Amino acid sequence: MSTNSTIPVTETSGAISRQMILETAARLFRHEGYAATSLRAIAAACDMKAGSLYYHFESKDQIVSEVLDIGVQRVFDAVKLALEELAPDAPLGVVLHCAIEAHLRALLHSHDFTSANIRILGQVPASVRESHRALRRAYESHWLELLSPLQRNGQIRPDVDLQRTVYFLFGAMNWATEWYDEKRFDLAQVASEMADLVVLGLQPPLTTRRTRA
Amino acid sequence: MSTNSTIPVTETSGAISRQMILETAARLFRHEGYAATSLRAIAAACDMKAGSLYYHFESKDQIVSEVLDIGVQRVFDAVKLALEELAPDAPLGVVLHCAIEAHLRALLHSHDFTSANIRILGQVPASVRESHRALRRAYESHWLELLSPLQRNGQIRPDVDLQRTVYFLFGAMNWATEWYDEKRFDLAQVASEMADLVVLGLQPPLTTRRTRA
DNA sequence: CAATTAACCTAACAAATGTTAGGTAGGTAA
DNA sequence: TTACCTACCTAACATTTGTTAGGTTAATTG
Repeated sequence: MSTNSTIPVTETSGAISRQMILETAARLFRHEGYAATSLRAIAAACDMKAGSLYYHFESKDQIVSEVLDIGVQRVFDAVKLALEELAPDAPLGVVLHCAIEAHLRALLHSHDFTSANIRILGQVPASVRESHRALRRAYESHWLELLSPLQRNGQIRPDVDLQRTVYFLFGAMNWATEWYDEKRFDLAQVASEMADLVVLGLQPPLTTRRTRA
Repeated sequence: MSTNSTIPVTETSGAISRQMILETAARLFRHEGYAATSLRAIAAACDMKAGSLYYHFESKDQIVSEVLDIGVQRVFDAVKLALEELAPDAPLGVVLHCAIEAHLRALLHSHDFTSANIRILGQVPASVRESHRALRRAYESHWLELLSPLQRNGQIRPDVDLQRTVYFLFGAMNWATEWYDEKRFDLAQVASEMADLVVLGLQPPLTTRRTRA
């Protein structure tokens, strides 16, 4: 075991390398996809050779597995943090806008782990996907527990199925990786629009609608 | 060239094989992903050998390219067909419900091409993706042209950005490939809920809302 | 009949892949 | 010094991959 007489003030070089490998892998997975990213490519981007990766990881599966988990965890943490700064009785619109913006920001800005997660989720082996599901479920539950009191509160129509609503929201948010462009859009505004759509709907307020022609 | 003295009453055996290859490829792409589906696997599922595929196609890229196009085209046709049966002055809720259900049905039920499209879109080579973008753009435009008159009509709030709204909708619908299960859900009901969410929003109608605590 | 063609198969190619066994430079500890 | 351990490298392995060149069979055509 490690000697405990001296305190390691800095992280060991091994831990730094390990972290660099994960970050590099996430970046390549994000831009090239899972299968198109070889261990040799990851190693080369770290100024290493392919075989050396096996000093830090057991397999490619383990690398991609950790990358996936980190990706969800970052979004999870970002959303939790953003919601903590809210008043406990904040209204529906504010809560949703806050959560949506936090999710989108973590997903789209400067984090390869989060983008890679969405990108390669459908490409990884089934076993990896399986072991990753628990964390996704937990994140999903967090959103459910976020909306549930608001429905009991009367701020959400009682006939709305929250489970399905969360699925819809995840889809709308995660799909942004397909079209969002930092230069063309403003993230805060996109988040606002999405929250408005979900809270208010498309139809104009307080109008009598014709039910038929 | 072909002899034009006799009329081929039945499709040539080659065209049938070609179609079978495409359908088999779509099914495998859908369930295994793009890179994990080898030409040998496609050929074997057609009772053929890998080399024989090159009698019908130039490359794997061409196969996946056709599969992608067919996928979008099927959804496109299904939505167009469903909308044609609607009254020209149908209200927003009806129009959206109709289009959403058609899209979801084509996407989720019994069509490997459509599911495969969403599944492998992020996995194919950039060149294939590029040549596939035109068709996706056309489908996207069709939705825009569907909603645009409804906004001029006053049935959609004037401050809503339709381009973004279509992106949100596509995300919510296409993400269903990740969670929808024929045995657990009813497609018509899912479509209803999604349309209601987008049209009505989450908040209850005609209530005075507190803006702060 | 002979000739041709469509629709496959066989067998191999070069390249790339994840993975492993064994070696090695440099620092650390006794 | 010697011994040891961390963090790599080298070199190969067995597979798998997309792809191609050339052969084969059966049907069709003149």
